[in-house]
Amino acid sequence: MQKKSSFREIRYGEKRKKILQSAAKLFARKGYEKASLEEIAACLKLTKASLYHYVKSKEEVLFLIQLDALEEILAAVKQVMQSGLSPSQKLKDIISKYVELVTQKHIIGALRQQELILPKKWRNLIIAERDKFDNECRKIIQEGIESGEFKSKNWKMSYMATIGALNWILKWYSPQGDLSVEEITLAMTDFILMGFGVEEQQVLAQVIE
Amino acid sequence: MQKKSSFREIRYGEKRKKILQSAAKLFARKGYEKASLEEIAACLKLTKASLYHYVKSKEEVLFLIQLDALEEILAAVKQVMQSGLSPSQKLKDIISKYVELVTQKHIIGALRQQELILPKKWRNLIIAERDKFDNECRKIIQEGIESGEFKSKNWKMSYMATIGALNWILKWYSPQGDLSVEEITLAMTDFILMGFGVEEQQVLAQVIE
Amino acid sequence: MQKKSSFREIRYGEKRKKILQSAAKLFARKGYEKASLEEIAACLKLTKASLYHYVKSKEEVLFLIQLDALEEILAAVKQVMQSGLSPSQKLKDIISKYVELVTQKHIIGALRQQELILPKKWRNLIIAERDKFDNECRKIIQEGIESGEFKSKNWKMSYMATIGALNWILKWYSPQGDLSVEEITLAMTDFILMGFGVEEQQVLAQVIE
Amino acid sequence: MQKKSSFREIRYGEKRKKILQSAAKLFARKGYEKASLEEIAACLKLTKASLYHYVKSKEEVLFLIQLDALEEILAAVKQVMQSGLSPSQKLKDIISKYVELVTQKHIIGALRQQELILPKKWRNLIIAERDKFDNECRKIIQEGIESGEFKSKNWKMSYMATIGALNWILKWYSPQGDLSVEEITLAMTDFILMGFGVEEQQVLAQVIE
DNA sequence: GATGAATGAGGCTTCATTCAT
DNA sequence: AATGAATGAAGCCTCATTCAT
Repeated sequence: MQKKSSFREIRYGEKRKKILQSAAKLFARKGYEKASLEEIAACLKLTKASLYHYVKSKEEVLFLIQLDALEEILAAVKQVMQSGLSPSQKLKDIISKYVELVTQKHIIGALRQQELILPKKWRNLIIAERDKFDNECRKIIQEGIESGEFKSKNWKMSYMATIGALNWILKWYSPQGDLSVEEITLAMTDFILMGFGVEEQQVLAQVIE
Repeated sequence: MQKKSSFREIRYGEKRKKILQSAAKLFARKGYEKASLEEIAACLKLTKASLYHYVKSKEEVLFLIQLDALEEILAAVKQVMQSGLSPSQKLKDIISKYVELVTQKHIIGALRQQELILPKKWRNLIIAERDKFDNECRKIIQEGIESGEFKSKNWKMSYMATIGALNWILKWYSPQGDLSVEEITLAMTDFILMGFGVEEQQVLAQVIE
Repeated sequence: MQKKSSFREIRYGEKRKKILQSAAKLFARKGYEKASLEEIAACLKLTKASLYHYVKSKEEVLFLIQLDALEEILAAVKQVMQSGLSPSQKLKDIISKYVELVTQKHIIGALRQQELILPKKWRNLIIAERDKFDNECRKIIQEGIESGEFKSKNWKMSYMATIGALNWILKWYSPQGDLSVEEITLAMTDFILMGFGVEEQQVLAQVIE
Repeated sequence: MQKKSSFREIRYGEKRKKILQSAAKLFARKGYEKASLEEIAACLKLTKASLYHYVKSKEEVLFLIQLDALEEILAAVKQVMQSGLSPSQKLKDIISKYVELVTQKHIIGALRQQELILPKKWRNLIIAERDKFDNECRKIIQEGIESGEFKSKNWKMSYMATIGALNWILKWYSPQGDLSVEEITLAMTDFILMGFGVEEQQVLAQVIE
């Protein structure tokens, strides 16, 4: 009985995850507003109404997706921060994880939407988590500037450009396309680190992941 | 009577422009789906119904905004192409115009949405114009690579990163913010040209616009 | 095995009763429409689906509650009718029982809803039972009028006023409030009997219950 | 143009009033929950969606109905309070108005629902107005007790009984029924004043309205 | 030119109910 | 006996759009 119960919980959790994944994909492709619950449900051969077993509202779906993405990227960031690697290598690792999230889980992109329609309690939580991420990134960048590795004159804008370049991937990436995730990661890393003024040999010095 | 008529057409045209501007701003802020005609009308102290004097449908508004933006950027590109400037300077000029469009007219951002909800005839036209823009940019980049000015190993991805960085401005820029358009332009140019591997002295060699 | 079975039937019956009680309370507090089966189930630490072991439908719950209440009040009426007491005392006893039902079992109130959403077979049965109750009350009142104890000029309206006053208790009574059931019973009896024109000394002559 | 405009405003207001009336009737007959906007709209040969020209939400409809009723009854109360009549006559006048409101406008009944589902800002306003009404009534009753005209031993409960008797009219009154509003008013007044212990001759001394 | 009125389509959400386990 | 899953029906609400004035 316990087994059965825990088995169910797993399946429950798994279906929930699948719903969030499908939703994330649709939100990415069509935008939150245009993506209908009907469509999300259809992806899983469910009825609109059935979604409500797993999820309380469309807004909650958005919230959970965003939270999930943030937790995953923050976990990666945490690990990177403890790695003792050079700033440029740290940045590379984060870019790598970020690209993976955007291309595999179809998320993050929605994070910076000025609109963030979530109710306050959720919005604040999301924004707080996002700020954590931004702060860690800022630390890395400043560390890089202090060590002379980065030469950016306006690190804030460089950071915004980076985030834009990475989030925008969501808009054009297609798994069926001719660009592999590795290629994208490599090229993005290249472009961004060069944008930060990192010398090329440093960029090429280490293989990613 | 003719005079009156033409006078009206002019005013008609001006109001139409204002509608498109307001709509562009709202589309940028809230997204196409979430921005309602009612809201757009309210910006101009009009009623929802009155909009239909100037515009055939919400979709047409989106189409006109995108077309307008594309025409403006293409005009700038055309001029740049005939300027005889160096590739990096050409790119700088285009970035400059692009930033201006994004910040002043709140557009372009919507351009790369994979979703492009427009009916086919319009969608194709938009895509065709966009392709023109992409092609001109590609020419500049390749010219830069051939001349040794640019060192990008994957120019396509660099271009996508550039477009992402620039379009993303729409998501965070606020006229009330503490960043002037000039600062943004300068920093973005910096970051992107460095991303393309242009030597710093070249970047600083010329003043923008 | 038979024993077990009958044991189960008893428990079954008990649980069923508890369900009806919880439902009655919720129906009284939130109204039939607004009270959801989920909520009723939660009161008993059950799942929505589990209710269907004990009950065929939400409508049946309503029906059973009403029927139960009617049976209980009718039983009291029957006893009163055989008591040989004076009309005013009879009325007092019925009021007393009625208040008890309304405050303790949260019912009756729903009885006079013109809407009576029940399917016909049930509705008719409920109405028939209710008519029985009304008839017995009418007899008491007429008896009182004939004996000169009651002085009401329009006994029908007086009866409607009485029913209204009593049913309305459901809307404001709270077990946590500062009014005890006894106080309510006493005051209501007072008001109603005086409304029927019963002389005060007669009202005070006997202690209730 | 001004005429046209004001003409329209009147019609607008009139349609709005009609909507509120229809809604009030339906709310009274079926309850707030069960009465659907579709039905309300159908009464006026409108579509569900059309209602939203005149009204912001179903809740607002409920709010407006309640507010309207309260304002009307409060206006009557105000006039009564300045009349200098005897307490019993004051009470009679209020009952008269109350019955009129319940039978003609199908309201008030919803007022004491413990459920009051309205959002806080509205609920508080309604409750505040209702308290005003209750307070004025209390004054009258206490005045009557002090002058010896009323003999109620528990005036609060008598008041609750009165309100119950009057509100309950909503549940059984039908314009097609064989009871005229005048009859109801007369009988209710009779019953209630007698309930308050007012001597019969006093009750009969004055004609209502 | 402008707008109040009206509407159809579609979206989110709730809920009573059924069924397999 | 109990429940997780699934669903159809129905309700509220929004919105782009049309039309008569």
